Amino acid sequence: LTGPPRRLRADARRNRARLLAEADAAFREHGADAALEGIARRAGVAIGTLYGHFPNRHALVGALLRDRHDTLFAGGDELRTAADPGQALRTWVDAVVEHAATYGGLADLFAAGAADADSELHVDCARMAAIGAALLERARDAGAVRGDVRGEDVFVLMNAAAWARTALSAEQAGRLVGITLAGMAGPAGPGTPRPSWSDPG
Amino acid sequence: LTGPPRRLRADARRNRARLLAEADAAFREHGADAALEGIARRAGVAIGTLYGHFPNRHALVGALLRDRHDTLFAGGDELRTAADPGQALRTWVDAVVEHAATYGGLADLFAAGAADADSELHVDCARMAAIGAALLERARDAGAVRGDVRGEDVFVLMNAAAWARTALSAEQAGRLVGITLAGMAGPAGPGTPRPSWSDPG
DNA sequence: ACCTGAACACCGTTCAAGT
DNA sequence: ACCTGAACACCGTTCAAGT
Repeated sequence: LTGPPRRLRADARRNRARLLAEADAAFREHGADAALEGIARRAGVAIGTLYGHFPNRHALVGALLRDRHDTLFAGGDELRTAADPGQALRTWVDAVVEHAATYGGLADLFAAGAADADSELHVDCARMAAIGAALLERARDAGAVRGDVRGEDVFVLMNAAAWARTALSAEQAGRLVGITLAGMAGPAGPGTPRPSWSDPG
Repeated sequence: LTGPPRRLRADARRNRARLLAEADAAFREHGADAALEGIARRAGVAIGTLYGHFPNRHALVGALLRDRHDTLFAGGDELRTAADPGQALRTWVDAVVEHAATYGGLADLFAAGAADADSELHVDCARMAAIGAALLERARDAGAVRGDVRGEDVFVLMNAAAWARTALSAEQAGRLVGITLAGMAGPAGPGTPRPSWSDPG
């Protein structure tokens, strides 16, 4: 459903492979918002050929991540039987953040993909969130996480840390993950009173 | 240094005000990456006039935020003498996140401004970080925060939560802040072993 | 001293015409 | 069945010419 058509003409098959290779290189160098025009040019095809294979950026990124996501999700499923549920959750979040660092700006695409059911990245985002929720539940049952922590909290943390990793630095993102997971384990912090001098909207 | 020139010709003064008003409206509606061309058009001036007043997007955003930042930072300074240092830190982080929600995409501009010393937003980012660091130190002295939490951690949290607020949702960003601040208060969480199936880079 | 708007470079996307 | 590339709309940025 999401992979390449079963049988392609020889030239189409070759063009598709070249486009993916050039897109991967461009996304690694310039982030996931690299110019599609340049990708097509470097792949030696016209821009229309790129659109013929991938109707939009999400589809192109999705095709590139498919294999990586397969192994990522397989690893996530294995973690569901790990000895230490708390550590398993930590390992999962770290792996997703590390994965998201493949291309700069992936956090924005994941956020968009999670919100838009028609996005080619939507199923990937849903799976990412589901694995996080499952590992969270297990950690909660083991007493390694507070009862009021929701599955969405893990998804938000993964995405926010992924954003921080490219926007700020890898080390800082890792510290955010560590501190936040510690917060999921311990007691709740201070409340949220509105300051008189803040004027949103 | 950063404000408008002392005396402007009458028409220039009027154009500047119109540009700021239209930019504010556009940034609120379409985010901080709204098209500058459309802003100039709606302000009734040529695009060159916009560039004459503001050499780039950072300068325009910076001029719009100047007043807000003055009150934001004044409030932050007041918090340094608040009764409950832990609550003061929480109030500060919430205020910054709420402030960053003024325009979508401000987190990216803040991250860029913090990294680039030549950015018109750099001093604002530095001040934001400094206040956070000061409030953190005070909270630490009061025993409300662990000793190994750094000032940068607060800055990363503010920015990451600001990103999550526009990219995902306000409530989810608020929960991230609450959980992470709880993590700064309690003991450290689980460590960070690399999974065998993750392959970054 | 300030404004105008054409000019240039760049990008996303579509689609009629080719092979 | 697939590819081409011109075409259109759009945007950021500069700068010579105006007032």
